[in-house]
Amino acid sequence: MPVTIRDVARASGVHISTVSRTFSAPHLVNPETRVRVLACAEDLGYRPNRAARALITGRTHNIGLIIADIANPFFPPLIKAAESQARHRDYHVFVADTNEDAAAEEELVHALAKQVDGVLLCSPRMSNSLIEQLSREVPLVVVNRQLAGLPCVLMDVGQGARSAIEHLAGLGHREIALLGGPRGSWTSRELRRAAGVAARAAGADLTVLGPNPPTEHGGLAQAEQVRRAGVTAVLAYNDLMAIGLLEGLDALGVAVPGEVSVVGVDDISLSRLTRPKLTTVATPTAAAGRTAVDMLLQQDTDLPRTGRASGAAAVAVGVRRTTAQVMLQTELVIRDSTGPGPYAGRERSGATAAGPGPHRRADPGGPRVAAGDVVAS
Amino acid sequence: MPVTIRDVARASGVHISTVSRTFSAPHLVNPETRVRVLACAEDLGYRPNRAARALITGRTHNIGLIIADIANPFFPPLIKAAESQARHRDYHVFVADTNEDAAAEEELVHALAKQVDGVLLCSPRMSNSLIEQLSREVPLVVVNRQLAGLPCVLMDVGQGARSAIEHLAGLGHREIALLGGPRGSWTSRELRRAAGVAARAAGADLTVLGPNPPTEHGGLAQAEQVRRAGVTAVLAYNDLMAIGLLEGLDALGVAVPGEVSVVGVDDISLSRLTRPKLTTVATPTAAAGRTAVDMLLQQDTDLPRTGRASGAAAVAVGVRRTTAQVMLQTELVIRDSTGPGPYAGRERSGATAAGPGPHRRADPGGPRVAAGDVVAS
DNA sequence: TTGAAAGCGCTAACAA
DNA sequence: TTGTTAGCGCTTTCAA
Repeated sequence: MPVTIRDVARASGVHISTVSRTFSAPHLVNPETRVRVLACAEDLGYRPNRAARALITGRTHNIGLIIADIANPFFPPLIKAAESQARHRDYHVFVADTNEDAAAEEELVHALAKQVDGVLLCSPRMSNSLIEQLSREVPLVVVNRQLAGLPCVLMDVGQGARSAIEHLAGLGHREIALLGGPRGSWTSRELRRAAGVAARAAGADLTVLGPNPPTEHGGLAQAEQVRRAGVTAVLAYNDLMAIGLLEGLDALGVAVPGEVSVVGVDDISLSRLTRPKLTTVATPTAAAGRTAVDMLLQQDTDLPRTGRASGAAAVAVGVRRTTAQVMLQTELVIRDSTGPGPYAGRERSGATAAGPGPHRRADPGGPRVAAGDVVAS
Repeated sequence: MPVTIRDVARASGVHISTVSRTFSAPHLVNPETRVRVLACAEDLGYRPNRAARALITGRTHNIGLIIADIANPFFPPLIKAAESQARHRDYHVFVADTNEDAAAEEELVHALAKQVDGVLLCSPRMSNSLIEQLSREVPLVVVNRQLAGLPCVLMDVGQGARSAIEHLAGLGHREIALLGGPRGSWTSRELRRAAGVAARAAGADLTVLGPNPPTEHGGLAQAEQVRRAGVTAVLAYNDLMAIGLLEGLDALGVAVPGEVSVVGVDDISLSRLTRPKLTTVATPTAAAGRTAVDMLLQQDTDLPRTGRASGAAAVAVGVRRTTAQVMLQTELVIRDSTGPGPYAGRERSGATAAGPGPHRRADPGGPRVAAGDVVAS
């Protein structure tokens, strides 16, 4: 029933190889023949079978997207952008969810390897060494994790943490808590590192609470701890956790930002809808998805694959992989969940709230562009 | 570089067809040979190439998931459940986003047809006739749309609308608005129909506002209209729109539920986080994803495909397709966005707020099971 | 510019 | 129980 290249050949009175050329190397075919073949193909509704094509060319024109948790609102915009970008380049996208499980990640890379030209690993929980090993099986681009020798798309959460801490210190907070993310998260480590440095510079104390699951519940569960820690401000691993904390503090009768200020990370769309609206470090999720796909396909273009006509020669030359690492800017978006702390108005060292840095008073709904900087290649 | 069936055959000293059987018909192979082959395969890290296999068997072991808008929080739980269910059955999932565009839907079905064993069409915007036509190209299961002769997974939003209207009428509301969804949405029509009937039965007036885009902005934009319409209660097409309306009313200084009560549909996780918390008709999104995948794969099992060994005979017999339509229950979850209306406490006809029907006082976080009823086959 | 032929990795008749 | 063979739909040498 499905129409094959042979049907088109028969209908247009040429050999199948001519039909093949019409689609994959049109310039090698007589214009008149070409239009005739194209017309027949159109008529019959012919579409080349990509899988059959892949068998020879070694390119599937598919990519894989491995996601820690599709239901986490951080990811859908990334998935959407990646899928859109891929499709513009005539690639289809497999999406798989790992439930934050490292073993599932590994299995999925294996399972998809033969069906795709590359895989996007988003916020992986695997060890670096395992990721490196898997990258020998199939081209990989990693999002939210830095690995030497592998193409990575990173968001500058370090800068974000710095801005957040400076913002809080500028408001007069000296006792600040950091709600850590899940174990194995690069973002969480980075946040912790940068927040620690910034707190020291601002003369504030930083208490680290965690690790925590990167969910609303993770934040909710820490509300009690936050109160007991006696801090007046909290930077959470992500918005979901910050929102959970908002809930938890509300249940405990702790006023935000009256008694405690809260800052999230990500700027998921939800964060404009809570009461109070959440101050947060916006991460350019969609840009990350687009960029990661571009890097993967770029690599795919550079890197000849196992097709009959490729391989050996290029490998002998010593395939030069593109291993650029891109760091995308983040930006502090100040809303209503942060307010004056106990030291508000007093003199202190360090940057002031109005000082330099990528701050921004929340503007209701305007577009935001994130610039990408190559930090290594 | 990638290891093929031939490498395994060589390593284990058998013919490739024996290796093939070891994987696709193990009972036809001598147990000793089998373990040897399996050991070699394991050693070499062999995985059968599914695309090559599909060329012969006619089954790709892939399915397609076509989604109106991945970033709409209604869909991620559905995607997650569908992907998980598919993977349990050893299927991989292509995900594609159409941006609510009917033409993109059609193109995507064509594009994916050859690479998948079936497609899940989620909340399609295409016409019925086009969907029917496409279903001749590739097996389809449709979610949130009823089509004679096609397997469908529906959520009983009609019942949900009824419950919502009865709830509002029971609270003493007589002037109710319905915020309609996008054009071409089965759910929107169904909601409107059922809400109309229920309102009449309860002696209430129903004003329909719309169509609207199924987004927060769609609701926000209608806030002014809602106020002018002089209604005291609103049922919105979905939670996103309801939340937008909440925002809009807040900006206008209209108290919820003091002056206007608001009910959403879907129970996305966000709806527990707004202030006030949203009363809403919970739809079993994850169950819908799972069920739809099951129906698709069931159909795939019944329906022989274009492999060499299949086709003709079965087609001649007149392939009996599974066209069951499943209707999943919805449930009204009462939270804080609905309250007494101007006629509260007065006598009236119709069901009371405490009357029968699938109501539920919000219980904080307990699991909910949705039962599926076959309404046709 | 086109056709002939080989073969990508695999499965499924058929024979032994 | 295993090997032989043909061929799924397609691309790509090679020759004409």
